[in-house]
Amino acid sequence: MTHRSLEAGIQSIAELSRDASDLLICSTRQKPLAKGQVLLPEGQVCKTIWYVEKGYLRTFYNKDGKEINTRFSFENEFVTDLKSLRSGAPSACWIQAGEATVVWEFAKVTLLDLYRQSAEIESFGRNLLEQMLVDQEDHANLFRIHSPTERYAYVVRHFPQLLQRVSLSQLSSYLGMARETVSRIRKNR
Amino acid sequence: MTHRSLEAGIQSIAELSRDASDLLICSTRQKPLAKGQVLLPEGQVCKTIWYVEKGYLRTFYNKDGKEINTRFSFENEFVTDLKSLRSGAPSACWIQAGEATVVWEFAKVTLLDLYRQSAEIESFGRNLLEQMLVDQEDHANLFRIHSPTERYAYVVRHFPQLLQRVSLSQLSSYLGMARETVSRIRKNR
DNA sequence: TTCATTTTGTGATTTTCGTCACAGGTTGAT
DNA sequence: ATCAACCTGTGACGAAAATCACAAAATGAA
Repeated sequence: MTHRSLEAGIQSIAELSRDASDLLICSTRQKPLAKGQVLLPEGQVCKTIWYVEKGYLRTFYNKDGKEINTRFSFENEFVTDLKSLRSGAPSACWIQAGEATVVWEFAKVTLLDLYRQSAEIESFGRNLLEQMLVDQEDHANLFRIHSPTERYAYVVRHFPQLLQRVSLSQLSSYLGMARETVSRIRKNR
Repeated sequence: MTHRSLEAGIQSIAELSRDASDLLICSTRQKPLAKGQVLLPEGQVCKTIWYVEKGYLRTFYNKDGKEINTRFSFENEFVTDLKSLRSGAPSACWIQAGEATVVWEFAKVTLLDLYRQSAEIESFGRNLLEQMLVDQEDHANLFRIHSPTERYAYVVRHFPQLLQRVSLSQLSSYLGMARETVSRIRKNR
């Protein structure tokens, strides 16, 4: 078990000194997940940020018994339920492994400590949030600006791996349309 | 011209010492805006974060000649185009005063300096981003989880001032539907 | 006040997409 | 290899919302 992937992931967010990088890395634990294993169930308070080393995590909401996927987090991405993490309120979403997956866990309490200890790590936290916010805005704008057909085209162009690794049924709710509609859009290309 | 509103706005994001608060406040300039005045045009690189003291700012995208509003930032809110601010790429959106408005400007370069000078201010930056991200996710989930009628009800319940201060036509694109649809939904309540 | 401009309401029609139903494929476990 | 469970494609149909057209109402400027 090495830290190479994690280290690279951290450095891609902010360039840290060896000391700061070590501090961060020593505060995590690696965790293997079986496909389908739940990291955060709805109703539970989120206390963790996860880094995906291998596999992917799926974030979804339950609306009238139907699952609505809002995020797929692949290798080298960080993910959490920030609303719950920040406020301590019960999570409104689920986070679950979509494949056999390996994650690194960052506990909120530990991170807050590190922020106080190290300006570099606080800066890392800020940079991570900036990137998450930009990603989030991009995905939100998909819905606000683009039609279903354009949304599908956007994924084909910018996130082709989504089509490889996620089933069409799961993709459909991520794109805000019915499974059948994705199937028909896909045909007409 | 006092700093009272700005100070309160800053403290609502993170509790800062008098020194840190003064550092931040001294780095800003107040700017009055006429209704319709543009702060950031599409294509320009965003170099500023704005705090709204009075009035509101409207963020919108131009899609095939039609304006699509993605945000209304009222009193005591911070706003920017983070994607452009962060990357230095030209902005894809416009930011414009929706009423006669007073804002405080934070220049990116100055902020980056302050982050290096003061861990407290870096922490303020991180907290501001956290709040922006939570707000952003909430609005994104509006589209992913709720139908047009539910989206309208959500605004009535959670952001009633939007209905008071923004025209129905402007609201409609914010809610992702046609003007006529908002009008009909409003009637049936 | 008056008049032009903008905003809103409403009906008729069309389009898009969701829902339902079912057949054919694929996958994975035993 | 076999079978069950799941996934995808496709047609028929209906519901929801967009578009178009225009009237009524509100707003703002001179």
